[in-house]
Amino acid sequence: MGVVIDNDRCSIARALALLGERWSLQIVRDVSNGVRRFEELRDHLGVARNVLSNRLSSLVAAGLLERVPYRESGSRQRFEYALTPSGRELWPVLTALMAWGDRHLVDGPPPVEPEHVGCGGKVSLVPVCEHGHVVEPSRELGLRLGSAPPWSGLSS
Amino acid sequence: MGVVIDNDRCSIARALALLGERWSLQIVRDVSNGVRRFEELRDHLGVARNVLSNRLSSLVAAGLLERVPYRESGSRQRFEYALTPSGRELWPVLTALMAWGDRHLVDGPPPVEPEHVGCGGKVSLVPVCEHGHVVEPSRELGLRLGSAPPWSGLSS
DNA sequence: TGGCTGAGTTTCGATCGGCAACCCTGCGGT
DNA sequence: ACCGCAGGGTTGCCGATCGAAACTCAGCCA
Repeated sequence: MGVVIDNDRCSIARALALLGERWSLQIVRDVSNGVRRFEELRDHLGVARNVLSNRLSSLVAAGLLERVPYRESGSRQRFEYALTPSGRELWPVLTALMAWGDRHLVDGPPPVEPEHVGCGGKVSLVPVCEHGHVVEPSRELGLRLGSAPPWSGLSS
Repeated sequence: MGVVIDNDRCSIARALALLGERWSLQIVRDVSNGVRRFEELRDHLGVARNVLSNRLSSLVAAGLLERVPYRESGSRQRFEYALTPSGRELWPVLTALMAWGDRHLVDGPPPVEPEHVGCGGKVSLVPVCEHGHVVEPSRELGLRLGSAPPWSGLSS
C-alpha cells in the first residue's frame, strides 16, 4: 500500500521541521526576489519583528541564508541577507507551490508566472527520469526504498 | 531587482497559509502513501491527536482531503481520508521538498527516491517551457507579472 | 450488561506568534 | 562633544496554538 519509512528519517519531515511554518519559505522567496533587508522583509511580509529575527537566525544557522555586509553612503555598515547555494536550490519547491496555489487558491489569472527568459513561454515542472522519459505522475511515478522495490504512491 | 507583488495576493503566501506548518504536508504525503486512518497517521507522524484532528478538518475543508466511509468486518462504519484531485496535485511540492531534503539535510544516501515505474530510472523535476525548451534555472528562469515584463528572481 | 476499539474532544501546562516599547550603534549636523 | 536619527534588532506581555494525557462516544461482540 505504499512505501512507509520512519517518519523521522524522512526528508520531507526534516525539511518541514525547518521550512514548515508560515514565514520561512516566504522569506526565501522574498530574498531570492531582491527583498533582502530586515525592514523591507518586515514591511513586505507583515511579520512581527521578533519572529522575523528568529526565522532569519534559523535560516542562517541552517545554511540557507547568509548575512552579507553592506553600507549605504552616510550610514554605518549593516547586514542584508542573501541566498546560499542551498537556499537557491529551493526554487523547485517555490515554483511547485506557486503553481499549485495558482490552480487551486486563486480566482482569476495567476498574479505572476514563471517564464522562460528568451522565449517567453510559460514554465512548468515536468518529472523526467534519468533515461529521459517524461513520467506521467498518476501512473508512472513510483518510489524506490533505499535501493529496493518500486512502488506507487508518494512518501519518503 | 525582481518582481515583488502584494504579499497577500501571492499564491505562495496563500498556499502556505494552509500548508505552511509542520504537519499538513506530512499528512498529505502519508495519505498519498496509503496511511489513511486517524490512528495510523497519529502513530506514524507522532502528532498529537487534537492537532491531527484540526489539521484533518482544515484539509478536508480546503478540499484537499475527503472523508470516505469504510467498515472492517466486526467493526462499525468509520471514516478514512483520501486525497482529492487537488490534493493529488501537490505531488510536485512533495517531490521537490524531498529532493531538497535529500540533498541538504540527509547524510548518506536518500532513504527513498522517486522512480519511473517501468524503466526504474530516478525521477527529477525539470523546468520546461511550453515550447519544449528545457530551462536552466539559474539563468533562464524568470517571472512574468500578470501579463507584463519578464524578470529574474523568484516571487509571486 | 459490560468491555473493547477507533476516532475524536477536553483539559491543562508549555511554547509560539503578534504587537508595542525599548535599546544599541554609528553617522551626520552643530 | 553632544544630539538626533535610522536600521536592525531585543524584551515583555498577551492571546493563540501545540503536545500529552485523560475523558467521551458509538457501535460491535460476548
